[in-house]
Amino acid sequence: MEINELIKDKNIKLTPARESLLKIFSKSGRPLCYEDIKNDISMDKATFYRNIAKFEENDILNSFESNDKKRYFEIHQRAHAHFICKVCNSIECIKPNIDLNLEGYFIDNITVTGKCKICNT
Amino acid sequence: MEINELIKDKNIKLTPARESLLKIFSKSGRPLCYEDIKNDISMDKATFYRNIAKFEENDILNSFESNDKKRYFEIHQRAHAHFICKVCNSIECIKPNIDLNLEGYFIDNITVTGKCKICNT
DNA sequence: ACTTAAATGCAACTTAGTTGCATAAAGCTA
DNA sequence: TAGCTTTATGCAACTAAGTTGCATTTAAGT
Repeated sequence: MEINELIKDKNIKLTPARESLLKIFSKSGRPLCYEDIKNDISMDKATFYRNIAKFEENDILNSFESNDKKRYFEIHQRAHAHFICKVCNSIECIKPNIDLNLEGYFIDNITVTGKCKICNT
Repeated sequence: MEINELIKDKNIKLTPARESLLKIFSKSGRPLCYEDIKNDISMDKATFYRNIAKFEENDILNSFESNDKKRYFEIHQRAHAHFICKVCNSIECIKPNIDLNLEGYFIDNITVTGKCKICNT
């Protein structure tokens, strides 16, 4: 995904720090937490979280809490779910057919926890 | 639900502290975190979490991470999902029809985050 | 260039949950 | 019941992801 595409029409300055974050997230096929990318970025932890917050406010990223007490972020895309393994803490994207029966609610994330294929055997 | 029912055949001593926890959880219609019940119990925080861990090992309770960085616990029952509002952090139990298409996986919790009926208006 | 607003780095802080250790309670064997 | 072993508990110190205050830097608008 193009970086410019992501921030166009948004009230966000594209600083070098922010550009590096968007590049990393747009290239990644899976949600990432601070821990995952801290070695690939030069900005401070506080800057990371503040920029992430800005991205979230502008619906560029969305996030969810994993089972390991860490928050994971990914480029906001069409609704899909995540499977989180409680044993190895791996995260997979899944595309479930869901009839949630939740009229009046706004859904932005679905998380399924349990044991992944590998840990379940 | 009967307390004795919950721990029978389990390798768990029913101490007064544990009994008070099981009573609270079995009476509650919703998942609870430490914060929710700390005023209703006399045991130390460490004891709470150690007992909870024991209950989880024995499939008496299960737990999930909410959006507010707190872990919520409830009596282990037949699979159902939770809706967590990212605005007011309320938690509701829901019974979705889900076709997750996850053969080989073991599912123990489904969490849906978003905006609840009230916060979405 | 000058003024104003936004972005960053650093250090200190917050807080849910964990761990070490000493004490207390319960279980087991004789 | 006494003596030994295991398990449970309380207290205090610790852990770690994420947040906040503040001073400094960078960028934007006129």
